[in-house]
Amino acid sequence: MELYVERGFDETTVAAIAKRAGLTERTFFRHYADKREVLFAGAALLQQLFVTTVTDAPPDMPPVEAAMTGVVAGGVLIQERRAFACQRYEIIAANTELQERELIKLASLSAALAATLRRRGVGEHPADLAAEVAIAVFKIGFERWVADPVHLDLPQLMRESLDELRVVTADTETGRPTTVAAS
Amino acid sequence: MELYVERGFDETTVAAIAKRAGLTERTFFRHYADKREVLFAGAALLQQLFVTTVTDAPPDMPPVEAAMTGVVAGGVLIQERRAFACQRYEIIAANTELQERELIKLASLSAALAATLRRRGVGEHPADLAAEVAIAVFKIGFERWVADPVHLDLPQLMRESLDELRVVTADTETGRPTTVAAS
DNA sequence: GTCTATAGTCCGATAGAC
DNA sequence: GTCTATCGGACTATAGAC
Repeated sequence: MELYVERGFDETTVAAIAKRAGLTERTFFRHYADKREVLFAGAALLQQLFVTTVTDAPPDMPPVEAAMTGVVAGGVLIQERRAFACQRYEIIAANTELQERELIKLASLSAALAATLRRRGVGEHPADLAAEVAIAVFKIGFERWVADPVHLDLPQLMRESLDELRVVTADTETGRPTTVAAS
Repeated sequence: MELYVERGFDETTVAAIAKRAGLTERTFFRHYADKREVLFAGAALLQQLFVTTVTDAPPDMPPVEAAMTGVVAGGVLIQERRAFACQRYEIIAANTELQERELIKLASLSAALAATLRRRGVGEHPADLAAEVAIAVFKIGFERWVADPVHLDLPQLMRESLDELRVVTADTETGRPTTVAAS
């Protein structure tokens, strides 16, 4: 990360990374599948946190709420490492390849979330949709948190984003709220 | 695409593509930034369709509805090319790098959708959220359409997915529907 | 740890379209 | 005369095979 900040991602060769770490190029690739992966080493931990948190949520909690407990727990974790999270975000924001990797990691988190919901007895389609909504809220909440100079509360920003999403989504042509009557 | 189907994406070299097209490697890279981009040449057209459709939607239509007109129009276009769409989907599904590119194209579509909504007078946050919801529905609807052997109607699957998303999202702990009272 | 294939860039040159 | 498409070759870094 030091080198990525100093010179930028593209201008940093794996040889340079290996040299600074006191290793050989080959050893780098033994630890990380590719040059981008270094920045996503924490993703597995985050996914684990999502899964255990959602698994432990009250059994009668509705899908989206349950999924939210997971991403909010993730928000707490990230908030504790604000400096790291922001620096990492800036590196990624400056490079398209890194954004691609970030997006597929989020998709992977979404899939893990959906699988966890299904294990709670949620149907396949609602599970997919709830996971998708939760990840969207996670992403948008995070972006607002990073962008805001007045260090706001990340978990709270995520919950607010969900509330706003509910309003926008429920807002149909006639203006009436969505009913929950359908199965 | 012929070569990607025949040998798979990884096993296809740019040299082989260029040879079959009767060109040189160098010329290939002049048309496409990288090897993956060949499969995403239609993305610009789709984005254009999204934008014009949403722009032309009735001015008083709520954000999510307006965004939906765009993705539904996209669905109609894709449905007309089912054979191509399915073949392309299979190639992408078999390769992680291609999935990464697919995801960033979807993110780009989402951003274009949000920008179009903002031009309609929608606030920044609702625009982002509505675009995110619409793209999620686009993606999930498409996945269901491809997976289903009984050729269903893609635009209809997208609308159904939105309906389901509304139900799942509105389904709070107490079971009461979301109100639209909040600003 | 060594060796190698291949993606992708940079330089420059050429030739047809309008 | 400018614009755009082609090509050639040399070059570097990533990443995989062994």
